[in-house]
Amino acid sequence: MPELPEVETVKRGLEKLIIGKKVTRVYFDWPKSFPNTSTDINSFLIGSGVTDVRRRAKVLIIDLDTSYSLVIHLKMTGQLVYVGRKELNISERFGAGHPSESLIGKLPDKSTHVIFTFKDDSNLYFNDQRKFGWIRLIPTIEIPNIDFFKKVGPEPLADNFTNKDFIGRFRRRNNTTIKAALLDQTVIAGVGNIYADESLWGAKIHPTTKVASLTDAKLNKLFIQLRNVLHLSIEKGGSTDRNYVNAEGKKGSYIQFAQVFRRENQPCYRCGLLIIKTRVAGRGTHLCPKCQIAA
DNA sequence: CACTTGACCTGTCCGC
DNA sequence: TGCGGACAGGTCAAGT
Repeated sequence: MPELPEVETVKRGLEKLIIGKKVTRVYFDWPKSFPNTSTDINSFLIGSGVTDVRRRAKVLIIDLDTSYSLVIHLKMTGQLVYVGRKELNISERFGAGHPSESLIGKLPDKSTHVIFTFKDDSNLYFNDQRKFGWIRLIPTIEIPNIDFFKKVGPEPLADNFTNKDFIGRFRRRNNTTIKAALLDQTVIAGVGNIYADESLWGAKIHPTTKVASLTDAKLNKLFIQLRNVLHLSIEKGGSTDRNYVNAEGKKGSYIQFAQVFRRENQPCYRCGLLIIKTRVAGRGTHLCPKCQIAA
């Protein structure tokens, strides 16, 4: 579920909430959610302090003071929600579900598969309905050697990432469709289905267009639109279609600003024609059939 | 090789 | 209300 803006939002929340906390207990009930359990994870993690929270592509990294890091992928339905002791007291006094948009007071629930408890009795919950997500404990120095990190493309929002870099990376995928190339994490990092559709609408490019048939000027337009969409979504706290919540259990509001995503049968904001939903690169794909001309 | 499809899971929604 | 099937924001492995 979460793409770059959602993971970035979680990262920004967590760095305010858990840096400096010491782990006192670890719970997990689904080995695939916490796959490297051959060593005694519990005893190894107990006493570790959180020193930093980082993001690369759609992956979160929680650095510990033991030279190890927790590497976390939320995949489709993963959530990382922190509940402080004070908030827990509030929910105990006022009942579960307070405040109403928050998961505080409702956790753990049946989708909770890992819980980190800190010294102050606060908890970090890893919830994952579909169980595609995972957490791994690995030496911090080994992170760049993970296959995914060796292959993943550059961060599209990095200051030193230019339109020339962007165009050059897409030219390596000239034979495929622009939507498949956007979703390919080895081309650029962090783009998923929502922001692929949104940026293609912004650049007036049909998702099935072959990369080779796009001019540099058109790719440049896509570069600008993609960065705009990602920035706007981060500002709005990401997109909550169904599952996504931030580190405080709250939803993101980008979906209200979406131009095409989940807007099938509603009028295009540019031309008024109805947005349609099709299938491209194996994914549900939203587009305006008039603005986004097939090449 | 480059590219596409199925698998990993559970929950929800839609049609009968 | 029940049941089957399609589908859901990601990524790999396996297939063409």
